[in-house]
Amino acid sequence: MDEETDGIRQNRLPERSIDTADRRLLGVLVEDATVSYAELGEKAGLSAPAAHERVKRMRRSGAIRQTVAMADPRSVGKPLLAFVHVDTRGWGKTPELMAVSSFPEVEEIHTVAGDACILLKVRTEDTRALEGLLARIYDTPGVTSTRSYVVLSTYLERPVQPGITQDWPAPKLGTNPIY
Amino acid sequence: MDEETDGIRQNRLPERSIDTADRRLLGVLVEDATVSYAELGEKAGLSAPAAHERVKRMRRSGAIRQTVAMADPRSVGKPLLAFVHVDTRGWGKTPELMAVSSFPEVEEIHTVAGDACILLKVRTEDTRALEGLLARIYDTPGVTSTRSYVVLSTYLERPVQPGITQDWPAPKLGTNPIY
DNA sequence: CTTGAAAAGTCAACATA
DNA sequence: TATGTTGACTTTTCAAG
Repeated sequence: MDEETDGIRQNRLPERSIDTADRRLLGVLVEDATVSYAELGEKAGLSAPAAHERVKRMRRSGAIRQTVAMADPRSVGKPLLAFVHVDTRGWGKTPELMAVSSFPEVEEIHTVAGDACILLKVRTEDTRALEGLLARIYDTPGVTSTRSYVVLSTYLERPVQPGITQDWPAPKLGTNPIY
Repeated sequence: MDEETDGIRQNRLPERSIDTADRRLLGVLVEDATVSYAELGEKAGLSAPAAHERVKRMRRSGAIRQTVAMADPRSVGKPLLAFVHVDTRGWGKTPELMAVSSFPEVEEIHTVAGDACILLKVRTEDTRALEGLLARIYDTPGVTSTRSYVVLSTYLERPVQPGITQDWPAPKLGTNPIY
C-alpha cells in the first residue's frame, strides 16, 4: 500500500495517485490496448473487473488521456517528417501562431527554452508540401525565421512509457529504421 | 488474442491501398479507438462487419501500426519533456547509440538532415534526471556534443492524422497548454 | 450485408483487508 | 470504507453463409 496520506482531502477533481498495479496495467495498455480485460488483468495480477475498474478510473482521472490507433505515416501519404524551430518577434505564444494546430500536418506544438521559441513536429507528403507549410508559417505575424530538421530515418517512436516497475521487455533496439 | 506477436515482425506488406472509407475509419480510430465497430461503422457510413473487416485488413497491412493507450506524462512521473540534438563523430547510426532506446525516457530516435546528426525526444522526472540521461548519452562512443531544448509548455500533441477527406472537426486550438 | 455462436464487457451482491 | 471477487447477464465480436 503506497498510500499518500497527506491528510487534507479537498475536492480535487483529478485523483492522480497511480500505484503499482495501475503502472502494470498502463505498461500493458501502452503497448497494446486491444487486449481483453481478462488478459489485461491476468498480466497485471488482477481479475478482469478489477482491471476494468482501475482502467476506468485512470481514464476519468486523466492518467490515461486517450486510447488511439497509430496510423502508419506512409500509408496515409505523409512519409516526410520534420521538426521545425520557429523564431518569433516578442513572446511567440500568440493565438495566430497557435492556429497552426488547424493544419493536419502539424502534430506537435511546444514552446521551448533554447535558441528557438517554438518547436513544431510536422508530417507532410513531400518536400514541396513542407515548403508550402513553411510558407504558411512564415505568413503568421511575428514569425521571423524557421529552421527545419528533416528526418532521414526514424528508429524509435513510441508513446509515453509509464516507467519501470519490474521486468520490462527490452524494446526492439532498432538498427533498421521503422519508417 | 493470445497471439505471441512480439512486434519483431516489421513486415512491410505491399498491400498499402488506403481508400476513402479507410481514411474515414482511421480518422475516427486515431481520435478514439475505444468505439465499438457498430459505432465506428455508423460514423464512417459502413455496417459494423464491413468496418471490422476493413480495420482488420489495415492492421494486417500495417496501415494501423498499433492501438495504444496514451498515458499522461505527469501521472507517470515524467513531467519534463526535452528534445536533444546529438552530434557525433562520423556517421552516428551506431548500434551503441541506437541502444539508448533501452532507456524508457527516450521516446523517439531520428537521424536528421541539418546541423545535428541525431534527434531524441526524451521525457524525464526532472532536470536532474535529464542531466543523468545526458551524461549517459555523452558516454556513448562517438558522441561529441548535445544541445537540449527543454519544453516549457505543450500546446498540441496528437498522433498521425490520416489526412482530410472531408469535413474535419477543428482541433481545439490550444491557447492553454495541455501539460 | 445478414446471421448466430462464441467471446468479451458489464453489473450486482458478496467477500476481504 | 474502499477495493477485489465471483457469477449472472448483456453487448460485441467475428467467421460462415
